[in-house]
Formats: sequence, structure tokens, C-alpha cells
Amino acid sequence: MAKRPTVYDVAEAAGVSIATVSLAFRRPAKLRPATVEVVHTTARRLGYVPSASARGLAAGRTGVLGLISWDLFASTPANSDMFSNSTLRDFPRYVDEVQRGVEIASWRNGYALLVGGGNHRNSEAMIIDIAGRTDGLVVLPHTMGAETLIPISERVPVVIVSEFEGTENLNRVIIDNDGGMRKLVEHLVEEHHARKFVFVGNTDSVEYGARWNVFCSTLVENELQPPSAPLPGPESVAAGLHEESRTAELPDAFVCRNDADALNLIDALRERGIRVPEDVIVTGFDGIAAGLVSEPTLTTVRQPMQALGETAIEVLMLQLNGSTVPETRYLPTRFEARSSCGCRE
Amino acid sequence: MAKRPTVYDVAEAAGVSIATVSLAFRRPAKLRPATVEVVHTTARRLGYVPSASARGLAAGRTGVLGLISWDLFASTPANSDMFSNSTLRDFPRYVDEVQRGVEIASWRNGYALLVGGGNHRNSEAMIIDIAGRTDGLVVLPHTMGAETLIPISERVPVVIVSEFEGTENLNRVIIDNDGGMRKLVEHLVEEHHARKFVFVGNTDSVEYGARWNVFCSTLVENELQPPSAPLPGPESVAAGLHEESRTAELPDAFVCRNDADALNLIDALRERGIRVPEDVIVTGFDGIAAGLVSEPTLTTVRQPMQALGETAIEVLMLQLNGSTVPETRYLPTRFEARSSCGCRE
DNA sequence: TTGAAAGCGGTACCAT
DNA sequence: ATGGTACCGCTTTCAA
Repeated sequence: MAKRPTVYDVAEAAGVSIATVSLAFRRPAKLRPATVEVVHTTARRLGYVPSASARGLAAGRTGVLGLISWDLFASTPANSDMFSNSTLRDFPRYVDEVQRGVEIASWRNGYALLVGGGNHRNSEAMIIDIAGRTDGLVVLPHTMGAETLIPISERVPVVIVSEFEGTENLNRVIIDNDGGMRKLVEHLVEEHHARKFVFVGNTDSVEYGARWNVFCSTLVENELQPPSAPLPGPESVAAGLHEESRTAELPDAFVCRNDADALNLIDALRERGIRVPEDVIVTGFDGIAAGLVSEPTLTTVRQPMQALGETAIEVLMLQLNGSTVPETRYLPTRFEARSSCGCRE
Repeated sequence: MAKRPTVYDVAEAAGVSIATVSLAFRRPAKLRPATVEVVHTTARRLGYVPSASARGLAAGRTGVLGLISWDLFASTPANSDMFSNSTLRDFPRYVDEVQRGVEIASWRNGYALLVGGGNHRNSEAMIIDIAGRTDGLVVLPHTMGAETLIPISERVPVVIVSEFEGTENLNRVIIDNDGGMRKLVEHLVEEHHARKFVFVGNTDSVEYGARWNVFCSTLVENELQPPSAPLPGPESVAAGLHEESRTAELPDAFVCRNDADALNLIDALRERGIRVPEDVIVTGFDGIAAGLVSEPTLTTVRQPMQALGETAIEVLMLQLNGSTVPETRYLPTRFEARSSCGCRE
């Protein structure tokens, strides 16, 4: 890889000054057409590729937006079989769909997108690294704490997808967890006459917490008794089952905090000979693709994932264009009844 | 958004020189612990975010890899309904899965990934822009011509996914189109006794061309008569049907150049009351997710899409670590018989 | 161990 | 219409 030619090389070869070379690319209109032509030709001949670093440094902006996504590497099973994704279990997930929206909207606005994988370990260093290269940042949930985000948001516009503790003053795009969960519970009560409910998945984030809270209050509104606490996860449900008299003690419905947990739970139940939805109803939340091909297909609350990403960029553009008031945008959700509650064949 | 503090600000506030500030971040070991501590504290307090532009400029490397992907914006239908993706028709597609592999592998190697949307319009400007910001580039098919790529590849390592005219001297990751297509045709001949075949989709790229060629030669090997030319696309098949006596003139099988065309063809046939696979077999190529949930599910040849992306980065790392010989890597494909050929219910 | 200073490759303002 | 020339913010010798 030969050393990359610079403006200086091009200028010399073309017999002009570096200022002219720069202008030839940025504001050709200000130069005589012939000059522009010469510069462009020489540049091509030399294989000139302008350094974005230098450009960003001098211009004070990078033309790049950043996305702090999930570290797929950590959460992706070792790639044992390169053809093994026929269940769509691993891909596409929530992040992938949101990311797509971010991508599309960035390009539409003339920005390239820099994607970094966040996880709570090295997070600070990595987000600073990304922040330093970009004009604005979209941050996905569960990647970064508010304490890290706040200082950064004072230097670079930041939009977070979803909400969490301490981010009230940041730009946010939030979905209607409450409405979705309420619809779901009401459906189970009214259509399927479910009375005994269990909530699955820990509620350690604001979003999951909101789902749990509405789950409880909706039950109460229907004069039903909510469980005293959520079950930590699919595994613990399975473990619990082991000790009991099998189906005897099953609730009417397992309401899971998200689709991933719901699908795992269905697997765990199946292993123990418990059928969904015949023996028990299981529902998810998110609307990922895997729930469309699972057996049974998953009753869930759908998030407009791609729109979430696009909206985040919209908000970011507002900030980049001078707005200074933090903005919160709300997006709707939609309840989708499928087979795991017995609604479809 | 206050002006971002720089090394100078931090240095002044901490009472040290800018060199010390830099060292405190890059090689803390070379400084007295107390000094490092002071610098870090001050930096935090000021909300210091190092400029990657400046860093990249000074260091001569960016720590970023680039991916020239497809311009989803152009090819994505206007987002009429934010919840409308239950057929998986628009997402995830081939690019999305390859992209995921690229992403994972980049992160694993400590690089962030810059994704740009390519399409044949503005391509040159945009790829130069991306190239200037990165230490290496992965280029997806149908985004960029060899004439654009070759000069760039002399300044920045480039790996192309798939192959096309004039890229013999570039780094490439290629899949086994031949083996896959051969298996598919043989399956249709042997298991389904198909004798009359039509190939659907124009073959204007090396890859599609390869599929068409092997399609023909495999038929010949089986003493069957290949069609004289491929049909341009699903629409033209449909148009042709219109003029004929419906099912009378149907072939035994439509072999499509890719899954997208196959799914569109199935739709077109259905509209005309022709059933797949009862009246005619339809097959695809790629193995995208939509073929898993379509009705009928799609018989196809699967590409190891994520592995393609990961392999591309592997090759890139080789080049970044000094290798100078262009490398071509081959990846296998896998034939998957599903319902559209009548193999599964 | 720390500081001074020379770039890195452009941009953009001010002259000419 | 062009050229000269200060920066932009950081890394990295080289000295002290």
C-alpha cells in the first residue's frame, strides 16, 4: 500500500497551490473550469484520496453520525455452523431492526454511520472514542449508563432510544410500553379468560419495569390478583416446574418481558412436555422476526423498531441544526395476537 | 453544545503540558500514577472528548473499517405503516446478514465500523469519502465498479464480497455458486422428474452469470435441453403467461437467479391462479429469511451470509498486518429443499 | 518523568 | 481566479 498522496502532491503535480486543490473539490464553482479539470485529472491519476481525519479536523465537523449498538460479538454464539440460522433466533433481533432505521435515516441526511458495539465493560472508553469521531450519537438501551452519557451529551448531541434512570434531560425516543402491555393483558383476560398470571423476566430496566407495572395494574383493574414479584427468567420457571407436580401448578399465562425470554420459555416448557398454548399461554414483547416462524408463533406487542431508529436520527438532525431543548418523542406499539395464546392455528 | 475542550484546556487546567495529557491516555504507564490521576480527573470534569479526527491525522490510522453497503434508502419502500414487516420481505435481506458478519468481526478486532450506502449514482464521491476515513474497506456487490475500486485499492486495503469483472487482483470472498446450482438442478431432475426448465432473472453480473451457466450445463449433463436465454425477470414471466393458454404452457420449474425474484414470481403466479408447487416448481438462491416464512416456503441455495462478512474482515486484517498478496477465499453453499419444490408440506 | 516543538493533511480567510 | 498561510487537536520524537 503506497503512501497516500496528499493535497501537496496533487498541487505540485498539477502546478497549482494546495488551496486550489482544496477548492477544486469543495467549491469548483469558484475556480476556472479548466483549472478544476486539471486538478481532478491529476488527482485521479495519483489516486488521491482526501483524508477525512484532516478534513474533519480543519472543518470542525466529521459528516458522520454514531450508533452505540449492542456488542453482538459477546452475545453471539460461536459460529459453529455457518448455515445455522433457520429459526431466525439469533438474527435479526431488536437491535438489528432499530439499527436499520438509524442507517437509512443517516444516509438520507447525507451522513455516514459509525457503528460501535457497546457493552457495560469497556463502555466508557469506547463511547468516547465513537463520540470523538462523530457529529452526533444515537445510543441503544442497555449499553451505557446515564452517568457516562450526561457529560458526553454536553459536547455532542445524543439521542437515546428507550429510557432509563437519569436521562430525563436527554433527547429520547420512547415507545408506548404501557398501552401495549395493557392491551395484551386485557386480551388474555377477556378472550382467553386467563385468571392466573405469571410475569417472566427481571425488571431491572425502566422499560421492563414499566411493563411489569402496567401488567400488575391492569390485572388489578380487572379484579385479578397480580403475582407478588416477577420471576427472574425462563430458566427459573423451568427449575420451579421441576419441583412441582408438573402441569398441576401451571398458571393460565406466562407474560414475558420480551420475545427472547418468551421463546426460550416455550422451549423449556416443551422439553418438559408442556404444550403451548394448549397447557399454558405464553406471550412476548417486541415483535422480533423469530416470533413469526417459531412453533407456535408468538403472541406479542410489536415495537416499530425501524421507525424508532429513524426517529432518533430525526431528533438528532434537529439538534445539529441548532435546537437546544431536549426532546422526547413517543412512538406507538401494537398488540399482535398469534398462536401462542391460542388465537391462531 | 459548548465548545469541546481540547488537550490544551485539559493541560492548562491540570497544570501540565499537552504531551502529558496525551500520554496519560495513550501510555499511562510512562507517567507517574499521580499525574495520570490528575489528568484523568480534570479531563472528566471538563467533559473532555478527544477528537478522533486529530488523532487519526496525527497517528496515521483511524481505527475504523468501512463497509460499502447497499443504499437501503433508495430500495426501501416508503414507510407507510411502521408495523408492516410481518412477511420479512424487506428485512433482513442478503446485505443485512452479510453486514452483520462484517460488524461482528470488526468489533472483535477492535475496530469500529463505518457504513455507507452505495448505489451506482454518487458512488465515486461517496466511496472516496468513506475510504478517506478508514483503514480498510469491504465492498458489497452491485455497489461499485472495478474502475472505481482499483485506484482506491492502491491506497487502502479493499476486500470485495463476491466477484465481478476486472477484480481478479483484488481481495475477494466468493461463494460456491456452481456447486449450489448444480445440486439444485440435479435435485429437481432426480427427485421431481422436472424436464422443462426456465431460468428467471437477468444475468448481468458475474455471479448471476455463473448461476445461469451452471444451470445450463447441468441440464445438458442430464441430457435435457436448456432454454436459449434467461427470462429478464418475474414480471416478464407473468406478462408472457398472460398471452398464453395459462397453465398449458408452464414449464416444470422456474429456477430464479435469487430469492427476491423467486418470491415475487410466486406472488405473480398466485395472482393468476397458478399454484406453487402443485402447478409449477419455483426455486430461489441466497437463503434469505423471507423464504422461511413465505407461503410456500422457498426451496433455495443458502449462502453463508454472516460468514461471508466475517471472512471479508479476516482477509482485511491480513492486509492490514502487512500481507501484500491479494487473496481470494471460497465459501461453500448449501442446497435447502423446502415447500416450493414440493419437498415439504 | 515531563515539556517543547514539529508535523499530520486539510480548510478558509486574506491578499494579490 | 488563485496563492499564502494561519490554524484545527493530537501524537511523537527529542531534550531537559
